[in-house]
Amino acid sequence: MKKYNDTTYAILGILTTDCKSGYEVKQLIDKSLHHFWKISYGQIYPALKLIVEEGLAEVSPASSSGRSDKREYHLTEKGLETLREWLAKPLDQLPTERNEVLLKLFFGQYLSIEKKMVLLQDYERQLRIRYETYVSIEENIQELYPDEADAKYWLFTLDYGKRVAQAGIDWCVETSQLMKKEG
Amino acid sequence: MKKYNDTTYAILGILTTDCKSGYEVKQLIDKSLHHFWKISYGQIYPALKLIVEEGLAEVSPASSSGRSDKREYHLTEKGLETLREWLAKPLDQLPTERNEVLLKLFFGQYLSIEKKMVLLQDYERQLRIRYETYVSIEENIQELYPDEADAKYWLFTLDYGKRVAQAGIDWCVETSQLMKKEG
DNA sequence: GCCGTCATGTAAATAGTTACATGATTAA
DNA sequence: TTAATCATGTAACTATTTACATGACGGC
Repeated sequence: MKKYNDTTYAILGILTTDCKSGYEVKQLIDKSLHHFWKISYGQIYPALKLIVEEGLAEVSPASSSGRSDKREYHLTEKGLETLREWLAKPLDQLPTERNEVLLKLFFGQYLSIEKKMVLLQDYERQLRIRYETYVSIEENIQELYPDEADAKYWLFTLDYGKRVAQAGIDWCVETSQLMKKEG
Repeated sequence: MKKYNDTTYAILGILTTDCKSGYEVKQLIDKSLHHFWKISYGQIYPALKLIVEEGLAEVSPASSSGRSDKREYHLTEKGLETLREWLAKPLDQLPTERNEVLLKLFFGQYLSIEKKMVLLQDYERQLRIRYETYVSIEENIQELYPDEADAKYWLFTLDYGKRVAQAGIDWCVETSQLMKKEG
């Protein structure tokens, strides 16, 4: 079967939820997947065009109640099958996460101890904000969708995000202490 | 001061070490930065060209002892200053790590429990391999460069990689158990 | 009438990967 | 002499971001 890129599969997946338009796809990704996926309109609209061309979804003008220019995309059988096939395919290799902070620290020799501390403190602060964001999203999901079949999986991904963020925070704290001691 | 992309700064940083040619830059990144940075020759050679055009490095034909076609790049004062400025600049926002496994799990509803388990087990296995790789690199660095000023910072970044990998492994184990229990 | 949000889309620029072409040097 | 590794580079492709253009709808 034909292969598409992960961005296309992500959109295919979102179309299984209540989000049916390009705009709503973007909203959901920004709100609920932002800790491990992001997307721009420059990707979404061309991808939706391809999805229709390939017969993976059909577009219907907005339902009577909505606005006139909204386009709703509904997965076809072929679209759902394509999604399932991709889901079942094991990933071939772990991606490399590009981390600017680690890249800078790698060359830490060329930076004063004070500036290195600022770098780490700043990173820690941002990780803590991220952690709290995940906690909020978690609470929202538990409140808003206590029974939804999807909710369970959304919470699993948030748990991952929290654990990785916490590991980063711990590293910041301990690395700062080590650097302070050693000078 | 003029801005370059992170790939260019990464190369500038590598040129402060013993690695002075495009080939060696690639080697070092593959060997020692692979857990948080990667690069291809298609980026390296054009970037080196730019670096010379901008006066950040000067190229000298290989030293007498080497091969005739090897080009060695040496940072200029301006190059080192440019590197330092970038190092001192705090990152504006955390990047989003794209994670294909989480993306698939997010749509876990459309996948059988068995296939979800395979997905997690496979991810766990790869994270364990990654963890062991980091331990090996760590041992190598401690053996080969016990005194080098850079080594300390290289070990910090490896510690980060290990912690994040371990957090991922723990998540895989616990999420698998939860899924098994709940069906 | 105006502002904020909803909504779709494109063009240009930037970033990164992959595949290829070429040739030198070294060790078995 | 031949295979592996060292070494440089480009072209085409794919992916992603950013900036822009356009307009509908709802509430004040």
